[in-house]
Amino acid sequence: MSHARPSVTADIVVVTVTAGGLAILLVRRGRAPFRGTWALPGGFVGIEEGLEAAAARELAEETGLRLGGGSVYFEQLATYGEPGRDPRCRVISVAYLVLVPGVVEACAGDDATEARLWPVAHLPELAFDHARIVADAVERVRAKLEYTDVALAFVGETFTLAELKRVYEAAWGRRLEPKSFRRKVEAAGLVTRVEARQSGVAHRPATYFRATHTPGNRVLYPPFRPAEADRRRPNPEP
Amino acid sequence: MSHARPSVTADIVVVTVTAGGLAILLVRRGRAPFRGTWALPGGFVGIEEGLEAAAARELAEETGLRLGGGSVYFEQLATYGEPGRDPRCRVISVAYLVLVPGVVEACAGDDATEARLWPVAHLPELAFDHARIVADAVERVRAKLEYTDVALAFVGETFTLAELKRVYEAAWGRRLEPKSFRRKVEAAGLVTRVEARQSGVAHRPATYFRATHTPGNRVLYPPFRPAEADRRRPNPEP
DNA sequence: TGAATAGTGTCTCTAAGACACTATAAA
DNA sequence: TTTATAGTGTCTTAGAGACACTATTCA
Repeated sequence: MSHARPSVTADIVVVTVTAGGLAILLVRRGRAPFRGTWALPGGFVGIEEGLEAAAARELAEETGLRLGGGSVYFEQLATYGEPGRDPRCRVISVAYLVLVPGVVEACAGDDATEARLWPVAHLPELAFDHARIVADAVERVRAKLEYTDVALAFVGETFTLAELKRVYEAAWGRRLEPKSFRRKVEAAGLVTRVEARQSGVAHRPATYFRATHTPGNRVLYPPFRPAEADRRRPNPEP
Repeated sequence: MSHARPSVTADIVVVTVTAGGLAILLVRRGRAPFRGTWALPGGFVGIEEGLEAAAARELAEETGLRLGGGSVYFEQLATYGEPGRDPRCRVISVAYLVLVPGVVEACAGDDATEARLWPVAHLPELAFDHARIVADAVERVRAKLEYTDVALAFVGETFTLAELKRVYEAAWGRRLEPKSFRRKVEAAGLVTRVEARQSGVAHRPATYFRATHTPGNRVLYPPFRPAEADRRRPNPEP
């Protein structure tokens, strides 16, 4: 096998939920090409290294984020391989989608001078075709919120139903009915009550729940469905 | 950039619907490794060749199937890159999913001594990790039938609603109610009546329809939902 | 007590399931 | 007329939307 071979990278789209909506973890590139431009964390896959392993390694190296413990939702997004997408040479990038709860603490590492969360509604200019990759990731997350229990990947180990509801509201940019939400979540068996209740709040304390199963792989029947009328305007603020 | 590079291939899972259920186009390998074993059509991506272009080229070379005309549904499935999945060297495969209507006429070409459809319920032993790739493809097709209009990719330009219904029935292995089916398909605006009607059949002739839009990219609200009770037994014959 | 958020009761509406019924062709 | 499949009428049921109502805490 003597043909020329492309380089292969693993890039990671870390998505979290903030009050204003979905947010993505980006790093500022420390070297050419696109030096100083914001980009997805990622880098070359070792010749004997698995794709997921490369993604986890690059993420840790560039942002300090570690995916150990199995509590983080992780899936392959897609592969981007148009000739010319990297000015240096032919590069094929396998992109991964990582969902993390709450605020992530990232610090810049190798090859990156800075790392921070950006709201998807106000992204900076991105290197390579990373804007396309981020758009695909956001679309995938919004879709998966509807027909899987992946929302649970965005909340902590225990949480209130209001917190879980805010995940959907932030991602979809529309309010949900509290009653319908509880009915749905409880009927689907997604959550289990825990003993502890909220305390120290100046209102009726909420019940805490935990996820009944590992989030993300369970398909909802029937799915969550924002009403048809509202689906046509994709992202109004709540 | 002096690091060692993996080889990259594009593999194609061509799926069609037969009376017995979903079927996959496989080729018998003409050379080592796995010579004589059935495998997905596919091959190495050229250093300046797009991934989709490589997939289309390899499919044509090995099976004679051409994807031109834009009438064939085509999407990226996933990328498989575990070290050791190819005994020769590190190979990363980008897999594509292609859906075609009715019976495909395939003939063996380069590197393949034979090409034919296999029902997914009775696949032969497959080379490499192709059994895993086929399983992922079948799961994706079954899922997409529920929440998109991709079923239209499996019927011809004009079709009866009974034909379209049989696509779902073959893929899911369960009967659908004709009344619910018509209601759903018509309300969703997926199909448009055409003038011609069936003729020469020994019963009331069916109305012909055509797809209102290009199949596959339209999301259904609400989705098709086989009743919850029946989803637990994944594949009983109708 | 008032403010604030948690959580419920209950009516309405949409769409799927079930299934008996009618329609239209050829043999 | 019989047989076969196309297609309809309509009752029932599940679950989402709406929204007024009650519950529980702190200040």
